[in-house]
Amino acid sequence: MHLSEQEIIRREKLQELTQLGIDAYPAALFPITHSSTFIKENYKGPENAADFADVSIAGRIMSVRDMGKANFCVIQDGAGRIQLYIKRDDICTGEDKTLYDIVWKKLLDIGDFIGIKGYVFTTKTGETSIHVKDLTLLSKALRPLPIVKEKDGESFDEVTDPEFRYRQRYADLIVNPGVKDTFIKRTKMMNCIRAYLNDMNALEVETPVLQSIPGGAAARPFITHHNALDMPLYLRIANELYLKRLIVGGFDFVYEFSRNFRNEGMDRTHNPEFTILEFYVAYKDYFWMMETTENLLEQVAIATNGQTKLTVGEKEIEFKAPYKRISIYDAILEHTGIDVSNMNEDEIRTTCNTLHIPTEKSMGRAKMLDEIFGTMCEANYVQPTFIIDYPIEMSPLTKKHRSKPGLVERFELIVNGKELANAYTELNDPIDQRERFEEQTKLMERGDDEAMFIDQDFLRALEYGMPPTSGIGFGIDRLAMLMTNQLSIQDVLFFPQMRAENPNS
RNA sequence: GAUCUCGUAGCUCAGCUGGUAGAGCACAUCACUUUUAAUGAUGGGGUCUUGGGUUCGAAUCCCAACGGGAUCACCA
Repeated sequence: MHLSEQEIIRREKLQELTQLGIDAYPAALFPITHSSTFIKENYKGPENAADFADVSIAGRIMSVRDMGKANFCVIQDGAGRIQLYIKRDDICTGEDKTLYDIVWKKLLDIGDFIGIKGYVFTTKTGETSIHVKDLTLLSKALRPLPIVKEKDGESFDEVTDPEFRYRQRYADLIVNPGVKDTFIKRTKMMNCIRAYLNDMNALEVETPVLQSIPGGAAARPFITHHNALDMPLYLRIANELYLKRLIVGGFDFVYEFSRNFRNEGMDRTHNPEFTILEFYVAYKDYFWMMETTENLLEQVAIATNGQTKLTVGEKEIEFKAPYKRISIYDAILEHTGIDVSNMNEDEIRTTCNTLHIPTEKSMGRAKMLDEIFGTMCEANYVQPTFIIDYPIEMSPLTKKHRSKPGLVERFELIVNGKELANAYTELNDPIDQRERFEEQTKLMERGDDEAMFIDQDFLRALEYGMPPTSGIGFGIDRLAMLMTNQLSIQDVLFFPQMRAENPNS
């Protein structure tokens, strides 16, 4: 193991601490009375100084300004940062100045955790600080932390290298405080959604991640193997079919934050594992779901950002309900000037050629329409927009439209040019469902490697009868990107997938 | 998977048309008892991602591998 000069020095300091009888990794708890942020927000000077005359806090040393027999340092705890004033003769009241001269000045470093006791005061320059009376080492850092300096809100030498930040997220979180805020917002968002659904008497459930038939979506799965059962298993690509089984079983409103796994390409909006919120509600249809969706999103925007109008990249996005609704045919008409609603497969193939959209023989009518929408229309919908009423072939789990032949009752919610949610009036006719699965099998035989497998157990469940139901899947990572104004999915996942680290680096 | 681009100290970055590697912060030693990108002085620290090639000589030019990013394909 190759150590840098600084790492060697820190290990030597650790030995010296041990020789002084100081445990660099003590087991006992350290009693904490306040957080850094609480002190800074509540200390008012002489008028309430008595309340802060004896505080005890702990955190990581982030910077040190040494003045000789006194110095200032900044520590960071879970809430934020606060400045400490450490004076030699205050932490070493007797003749022995070892604690200050040796332990504090020589043996402690930026990155170490310390616990301190002292009183709060305001410095000459007006910064709320803690005058330290007692100091304890709580944990020694052996690896030097990247140093980010700051003045007037401007950062210097900020660690921006994405590889460093994603591989060593722990270090990224320490030195880039904004990163923590992003993830706190993500959790607030999840909490808001849970509260919203729970208020509607929804039940949060858990369904299998290991599935023998990967259903509910069109995607390439990860395959694994169970040794004792000696059978292949797939990591789930969606939980839809399991939640519907629960609706059959008599739950009227279930939801799950489903970690899904898809063995496909990665880019700034795709990670191999990602989270989708799905919920299913009995006796509802997709109109009800559109209203619920726009109301939920409005609440989420307020819970995470305090307002419904958000800045995402260069754009302003207004999440206040209601949202525009437009059929996929009208969307295509609007952006291409071509009415495809009555075209057959050959005519649509010709249209694709006209629009310079490549097609393959395996692509059916619906797939080509999806391509036209994806390339010509989708990116234009920046404000939340429901695209509704899709052709039946591309929606094998969706109920036929109540009045428009050839279509299904389905919507996708597009925000900032990306699909954020996908919802239907669910297909609950078991005979129709069996036929749709058989259509998928034909597509598979034709070469479509994303077509769905027939799930006989799911059909058996439907045959017991499923109430009319509406369901939705929400891209939680993408929603987090919108709510936190991040352009890459890697910035809303703590540990995004990376290649194995180069052993030479 | 394809194309483009990047990889130099713990961190942020210089390093020109090839001539034995530099700065700031960090680190070490010293000074300084209210500083805040603290300051002043001195010093140490590098397999220039890895492996080949061209050359008298490669961080620099060429090829390949590994890793990151961007674009595309696939998808949410």
